[in-house]
Amino acid sequence: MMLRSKSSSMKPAVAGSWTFLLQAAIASTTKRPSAFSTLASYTTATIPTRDPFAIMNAISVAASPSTTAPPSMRRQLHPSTIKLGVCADTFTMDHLLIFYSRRGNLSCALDLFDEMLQRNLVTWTAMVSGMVRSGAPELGLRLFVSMVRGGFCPNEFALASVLSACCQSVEANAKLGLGLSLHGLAFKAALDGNPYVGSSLMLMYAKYGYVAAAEQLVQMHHSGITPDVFTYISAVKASSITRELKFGQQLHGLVIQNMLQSDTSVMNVLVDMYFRVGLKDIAVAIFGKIRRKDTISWNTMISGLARDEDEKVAADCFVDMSRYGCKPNQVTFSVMLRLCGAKENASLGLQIFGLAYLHGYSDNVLVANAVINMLSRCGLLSCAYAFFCNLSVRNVATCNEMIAGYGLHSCSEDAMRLFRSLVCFGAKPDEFTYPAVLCAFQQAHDARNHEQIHASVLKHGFASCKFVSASLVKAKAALGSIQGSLKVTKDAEKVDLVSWGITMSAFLKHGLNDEVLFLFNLFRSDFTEKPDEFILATVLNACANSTLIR
DNA sequence: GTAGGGTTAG
Repeated sequence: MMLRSKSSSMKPAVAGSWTFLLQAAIASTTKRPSAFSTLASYTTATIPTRDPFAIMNAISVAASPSTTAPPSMRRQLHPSTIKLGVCADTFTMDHLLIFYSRRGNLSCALDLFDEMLQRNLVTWTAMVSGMVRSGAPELGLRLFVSMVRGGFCPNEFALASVLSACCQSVEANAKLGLGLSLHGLAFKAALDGNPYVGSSLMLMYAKYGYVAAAEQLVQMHHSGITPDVFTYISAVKASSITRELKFGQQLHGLVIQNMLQSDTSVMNVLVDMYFRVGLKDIAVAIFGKIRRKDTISWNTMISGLARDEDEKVAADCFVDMSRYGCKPNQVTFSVMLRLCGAKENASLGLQIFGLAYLHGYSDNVLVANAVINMLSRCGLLSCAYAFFCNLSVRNVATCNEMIAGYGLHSCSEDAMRLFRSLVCFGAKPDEFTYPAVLCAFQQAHDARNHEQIHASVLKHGFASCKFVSASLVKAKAALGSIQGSLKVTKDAEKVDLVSWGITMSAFLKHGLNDEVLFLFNLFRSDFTEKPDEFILATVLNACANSTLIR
């Protein structure tokens, strides 16, 4: 299969200098000539003005998501603001802060935040949302707590931002308490019925696995608040997370009734929902009805097809995307590369990698991680490692991919070496690190390394994370240690049907049939619930293996 | 007067 790129000039045009901003300012500030005059004075650098409104306007223009201000100009905004002596003005400083936070410049935003003599509710809210957007939800949550402790009463803006942080935070996800406290705060401030806060609460509960999401939307209907597109998107996403297909279909009906089929984002989330529940044909039909397909529409479609590992159809879709004038982005390349890895199609994978490079994504961490995934799944481990070593940007996920690559090929020593170096260099492992490294020990009976990883899980507070505990149980089963597995489940503080099932099947996988039967008897004496189909099938398999059934 | 919620991606 050959893929050909049709676009010739992929590099973004770099705008000249201040003139670019000037043009943007003229276009967007026709009612505010002060911005124009300030910018004009910047360009000539002769008459510095002290008009904070004009400076604010200039920053606002630069911070606007539609503006791609040149880097030289961006670098000058902060010193210019300080030089003009307006750093004491909270309103202007807020604008500068929003400028940094929207661009994901965390260190500048944090520096400025520290410098500020006075902070208001907007300062704090902009910081919280900036942290979430830049992938630092834990920091956002901590800032929110400091804000409340500092005596600020959160409004709908702050609550919507912090709920988003709550949804994205791995630490917060382990505990529902924080989400409930936020709902309490919203209720106290009479903001739980606010459309923004309501949508965010709905998603938060859905991500915790509470079907109360549906009720929330019904309540919004009853209280006379008209749901907007965001509400629908959150509700469809919530029904997709909680696997409430009926509710999702009702929402689909409401989307048609309320003529929201013209909204691309609403349609995108519907396509995604139908793919996730396995109704591929409906998903494809809805995709066909999207009039203005954006990159997310195509990505949703490609990733839905990739989930079935339908490499040919997904690749066709990838080609169609460019043909219809929609440029692939880092998500598109990540999905395609991972699909090539899953299908062990190194030839197609390398072509996609070449295209990603041409499109300017060679330094993108999401794409780089997917390249490591593709190379290692295709068995090109040494290539993957060479690529990993030469990367200029890395994150924890990059290391996880390389460790997972070693794990997949049972290179336990290499996986362990990388895991140790990750910890030694001060990086914090995350919930994906442990399953990746433990995968290498499915066959290796190395108790000493097991203990080290287990200790790290406990130290970093991942004992209750279900993927981590499941992979630990599997590793304990590889050692044949029943007591070890039971301890892991106990440490996870969630001894449910699922964890019993995982434990029994892990022992079955290693042919430890007597252990499966021992665990089943223990389950019957300790647990009041009836065994589910998965447990029964596991036990029956163990019986069959032990020739207890003839 | 500024800030905010969503969809694709591990």
